[in-house]
Amino acid sequence: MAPTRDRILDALQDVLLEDGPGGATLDAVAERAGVSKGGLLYHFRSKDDLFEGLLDRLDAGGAAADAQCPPDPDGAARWFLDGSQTADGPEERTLLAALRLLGTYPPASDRMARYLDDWAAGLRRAIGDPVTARLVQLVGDGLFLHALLGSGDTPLDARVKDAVRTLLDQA
Amino acid sequence: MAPTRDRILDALQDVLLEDGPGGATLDAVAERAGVSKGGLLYHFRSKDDLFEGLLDRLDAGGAAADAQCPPDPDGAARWFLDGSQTADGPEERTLLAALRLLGTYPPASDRMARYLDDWAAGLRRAIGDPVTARLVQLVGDGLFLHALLGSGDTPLDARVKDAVRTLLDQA
DNA sequence: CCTTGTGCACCGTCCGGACGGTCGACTACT
DNA sequence: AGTAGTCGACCGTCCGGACGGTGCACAAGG
Repeated sequence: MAPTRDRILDALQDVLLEDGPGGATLDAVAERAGVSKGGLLYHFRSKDDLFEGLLDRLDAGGAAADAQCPPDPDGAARWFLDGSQTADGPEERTLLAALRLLGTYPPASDRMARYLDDWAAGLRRAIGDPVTARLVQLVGDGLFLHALLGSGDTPLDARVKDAVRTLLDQA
Repeated sequence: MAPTRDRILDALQDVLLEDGPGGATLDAVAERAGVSKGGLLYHFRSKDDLFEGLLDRLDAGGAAADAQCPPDPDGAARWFLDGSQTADGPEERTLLAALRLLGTYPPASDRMARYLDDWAAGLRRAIGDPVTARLVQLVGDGLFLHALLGSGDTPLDARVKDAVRTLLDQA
């Protein structure tokens, strides 16, 4: 079995994704993690401390993502654009959960902004022109926003991604 | 004095923006609006009903925004891209407040997605090629996401906007 | 002209329940 | 024996919502 601390963070993510920040009570998280409330509060001294733990996990994911970015422009763009929409895998799950903290836990905004910037670091490295790199990032972030609101991948978006990548050849 | 119902919705926005969804209690909203809790519940039968009222106000703003979109491609793009970042004015205030409902009040996701789509309707009308129109929309939504997280307008983003608009001439 | 009635807008209090957090006791490993 | 980890009962607080009541506007009837 995974360490208790990780199980609690997993449980927090689950609850955040299913019930939103309102449902993320200490009781709910503890029950989900198979731990009593006292046990939870042993690992995280307060609710804010628990949120901080989730944001720390996010930072780790951002750094790991950056390391995976292909070094060539086209590969980097493809990697970034596709990654902006997927909601599968443990890291994306952490991200989506952290998003739910935005209005609730004030420090979340800054941490999220830094996370988006970490993701785009590889893009800036692979693409010479900073304006083009930023454009690719913004398109990706736009896709991400739509994915956030629940709209899945559309055929039109696939064509947009192709269009963006042909743009890279001209730059 | 503005109608009580509107004053209550204004108060809800204020509280949502200042304290997040957690602070948006019936008591807090009522006090802010200069109304007793009973008075508030006379106009909105439940907390969910109150949230619904805010989302309705958002829809009205979306329809109004669409009507203001210039008919020519360059004007439309400029209008959309600049509008994605501003956080001033009563309509943007409503939008930012509604965003705070995302994880808290489940129906908010769908309503927000529809709102984004309403905004882009004018873009699709003004720009012939649907792929290009969608690209402009995604860049705008990306800018919007960053504005949401608190990062202001950067010089780099201004150059990206110029680049997007020169793209329109080629299409 | 006045009074009786009707309904809308609003008020203030109360209550059941849930929430965050504390505490002392228990267990298992070292 | 000591310590890290876990438990579950408990406390004070706050929230959403229900409820009974108040006052005003306005219209009908005498």
